[in-house]
Amino acid sequence: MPKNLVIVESPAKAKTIQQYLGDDFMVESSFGHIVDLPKKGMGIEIENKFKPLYEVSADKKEVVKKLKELTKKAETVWLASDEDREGEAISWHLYNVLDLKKKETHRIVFNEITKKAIQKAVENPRSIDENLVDAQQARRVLDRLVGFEVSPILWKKIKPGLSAGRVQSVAVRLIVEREKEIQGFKPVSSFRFTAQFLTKENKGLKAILTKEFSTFEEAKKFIESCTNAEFKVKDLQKKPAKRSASAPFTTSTLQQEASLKLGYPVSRTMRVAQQLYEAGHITYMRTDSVNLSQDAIAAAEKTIQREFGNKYSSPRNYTNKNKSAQEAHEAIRPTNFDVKSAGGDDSQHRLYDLIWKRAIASQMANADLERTIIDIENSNNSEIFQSRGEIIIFDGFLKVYQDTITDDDAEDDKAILPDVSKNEKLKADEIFGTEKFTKSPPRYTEASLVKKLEELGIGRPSTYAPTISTIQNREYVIVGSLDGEQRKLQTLKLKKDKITEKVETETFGADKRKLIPTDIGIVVNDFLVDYFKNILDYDFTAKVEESFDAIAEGKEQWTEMIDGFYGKFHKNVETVQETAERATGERELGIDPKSGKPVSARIGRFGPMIQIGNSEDEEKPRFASLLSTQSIHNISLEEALQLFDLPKNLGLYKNETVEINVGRFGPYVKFQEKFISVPKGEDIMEISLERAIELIDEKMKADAPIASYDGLEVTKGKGRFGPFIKWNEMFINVNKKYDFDNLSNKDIEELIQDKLKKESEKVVQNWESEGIRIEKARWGRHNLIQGKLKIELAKEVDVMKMTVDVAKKLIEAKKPAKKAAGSKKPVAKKTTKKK
DNA sequence: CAGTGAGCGAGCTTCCGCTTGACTT
Repeated sequence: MPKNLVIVESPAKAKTIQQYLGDDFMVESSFGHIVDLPKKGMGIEIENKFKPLYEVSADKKEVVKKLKELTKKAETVWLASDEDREGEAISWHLYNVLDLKKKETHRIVFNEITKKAIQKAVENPRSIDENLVDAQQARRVLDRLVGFEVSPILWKKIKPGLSAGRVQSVAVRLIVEREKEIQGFKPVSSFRFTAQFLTKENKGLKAILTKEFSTFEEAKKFIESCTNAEFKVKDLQKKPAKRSASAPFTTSTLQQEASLKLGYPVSRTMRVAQQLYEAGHITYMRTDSVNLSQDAIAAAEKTIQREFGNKYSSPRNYTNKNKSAQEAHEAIRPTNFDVKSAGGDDSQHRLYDLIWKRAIASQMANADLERTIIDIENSNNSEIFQSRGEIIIFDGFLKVYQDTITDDDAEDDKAILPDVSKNEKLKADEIFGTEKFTKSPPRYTEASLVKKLEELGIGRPSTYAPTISTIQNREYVIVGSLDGEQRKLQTLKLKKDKITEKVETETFGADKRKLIPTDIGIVVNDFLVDYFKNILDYDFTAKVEESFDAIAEGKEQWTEMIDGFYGKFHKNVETVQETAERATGERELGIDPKSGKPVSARIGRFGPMIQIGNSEDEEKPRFASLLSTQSIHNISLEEALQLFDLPKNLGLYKNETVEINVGRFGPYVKFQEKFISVPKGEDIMEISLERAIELIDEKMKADAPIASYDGLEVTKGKGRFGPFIKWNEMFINVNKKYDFDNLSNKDIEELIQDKLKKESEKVVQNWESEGIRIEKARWGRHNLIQGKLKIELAKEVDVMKMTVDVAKKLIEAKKPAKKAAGSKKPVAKKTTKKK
C-alpha cells in the first residue's frame, strides 16, 4: 500500500496522474462533489446564520466509503481537486467527511496535466483556502434560496411542478424577449442594385451600388438614368490584410462550432466529447480556459513543422476575454497532436477532427490577404458601384481551419476579382435592382444561447448543456422549425438598354431547429419579470459574482452577504405570495355560436387549454387541451371549437370502430383496445378514416411477431433507447452489431440467451416456489420482485440475510398501498427525466 | 399511462455545480 493518497475529481484524470506519480502514490477520484444540501427541503438553517445542512449525496456513499478505507491506510493525503471555487469546496468536504483533521493533509493544485506541473504541485502544497470555500457556500446557498423559494410560487400562481432559478430563468427570458422582438418586428424595405460588368478582357465583375433607395420610384428613376450610361473604373485600392486563428476550444466555443459545422445539439457534443476524453484522445471537455500547456504548444509546433513546414508554425498562447472564467483546466485539445484521426465511431471522428484542427490552427501563422476595392462611376449619375474582393497570398492557419461565417453578406467579399486598371471602361451587361427587407434578429439556437449566457457570465461549462435540457424539460421552450410566409418583391432589370419590371415572391421568417418559447414559458417569464425583477436582471449573476469574489478575497463574510440579499428577497417572496394574481395568459377568443357562451384560452393545471362558458354558469364549463402544435396567443376561435369534436369517431374498420383522440402522450388512433400514436406533425383534424386505417395496418405489421422462442412470441420495435426485441415481457436491446431490419433466427436466439444469462446473473436470491426473487439494481441497490411487482429495497438491507417470510411481508405491505395510491391519482409524469 | 379543469387538503414538485456509469422502454 502506497504511503500517499491523492484525490482528484475525475477518474480519467486519476488514471493519467497515476502514471506521472509512480508507485509511492495512489491516485483516486471523488467523482465531483461528494456533499450537498439535502435533495428535499430547504436544508438551510436561515435563522442560524444560514447554516447549510450538508449531507453526503446518495450516489456518493460508496465513493466516500472507499475513500475512507484508503485514507486510513495512507500516511499523507493530497487533496487535488480543481483550482476553483467548486474544487476548493470539494477538498474542504473531503477534509471534513473523511475526517482528515488528524492526518497529514496537503492541498495541491495544477491547471494542466503534465508531469512537470504535477511534480511542481506536489513540491508546493498549501492548506485549504477557507475564503474560497466560503465563496462557494454563498453561491450554493443563494441558488438554493432563490430556486426553492420562487419555484413554489409558480406552483401556486401558474402550474404545479414548474421551476425558477438564477440561471434557467434568465435563459428563458432571453428566448422570450427575442421572440417578442421578432413578433413585433416591422420589416422596412429598400431597393438595392447589383451590376454585372464585363472588363475589356471580357471577364465578369460583380459590383454593388453603395446607395440604397427607400422607394420604388427613386429606384426606378435611378435605373432609368443608367440607360446608355458609360461605366469606368474610378478608383482601385489594394490593401494588405491579415487574419489570425481563433483560440483553441472552450466548452462554449466547441458547442457553437459543433452546432454550426456538424449540426450537433449541445447534449450530443458533450456526450461525444466525454467519450473522446475517457478514451484519452482529448483533454478535459468542461473548461472555460483558452490556455495551452507549454508541453502542448511545443508538441503542436513539432507537428505543424513536420506536416506543413516551418513557415506555418507560430507558437502562441491565448488569453481569456471572459471575466468570469475560472480557468481550472486547459483549453480542449488533442492529447497527442500526432494522432490526426481518433474516435470509436463517426460522431467521435468528426468531433475529434474539429478539435484537432482548431487546436493546430491556433498555433499556426496568420494568413496574409490582399483586399481589393474597385469603385465604378458612370456618365449619367453620381452613384458608385463598388466591388470588393479578397485574395489569399499566404494561407497560414486557413490551411486547416476556418471559422464558420454566420453573416450571409460576408460571402460577397470573398470573390476573386479580375484584373482591371484605373479609368478602364467597363461594359454593363446587366443591372439588377431588388427590394430587400430588413431582417428581425435571429432566434437562438441551443449553441448561440450558450454563447450569450457565457457572455453574461451566467452558468458554467458543466451546466450549459443541462440548463438547455432543463428549460426544454420544463416545457418553457421547444426546439422547433417554422415554415415562414410568402411576400412580394419588386424588381427592376436593365439589360440591353431595356428596363423590365417584375414582381417576385420570397419566403421569409422560415427557421430551422431554433429555440421558441411555449405559452407556459412566456407566462412564467412575464410573471417572474414582473415580480422578481432583480433576479431576472441580466446583470444579477455578474453582481453576485462580484460579492463572491470579495468573499474569496476575505473582504466580506459570506453569511453577511447572503443576509443582505435575503432580507429584501424573502419579503418580496411573501408579498408576491399574498398579493399576486394567478397568471394564466388568458385570451378571449369570441363566442361559441352553438351555446352563445364565451370561449377563452388559458393555462390550466395541465397546460394550455380552451374553456367554453364560465364556472359561475349553471351548466359546467367545457374544457379541451390545446394540441402541442397550437398556442394560446394565436389559436383561432374555429380551431379552438374543433378541439371539442374529440374524441372523434371516424367510422368502421373490420366492423369495429376507429376513434381519434388526444391523450397524455399526444394524439392517437384507437382500434380494438389498441392505442396507435399519430406521427408528429400530422394535423389530427385532417385525418380521415383511410389514413387511420393506414396507421392501424402499419402498427399491426410492426407489432406482428417476427419469430417465436420457447413457445412465446418475439416482437420488435424502437424505443427511447434504440431498437429492441420483446420476448416474455422482456425488452432486449439490439446493438449495432446486428442488422435490426433482417434479424435471423440465430440472432434472436443469441439475443434472448444473452439476456437470460445476464438476468440470471442479476438474481442474488430466488425462492422459486413462491415466485419471489431479489435482483441487483442500479446504484448498488436491490429489487424484490414478484411477477410484475417490483419493490426497491433500501440500501442498508442485507439481501443475503433476508428470509422468504420477510420478503412476503414486504410484498403484502406494498400491495394495497400501491393500489390505493394508484386509484386516487395518476402517477406523476415521469417523461421529463433529466439524464 | 391514453384525463383533467370548482374547492378542500393530503403530499408531491423545485435550485446550480462538480463528476460518471448502470440502467431504462
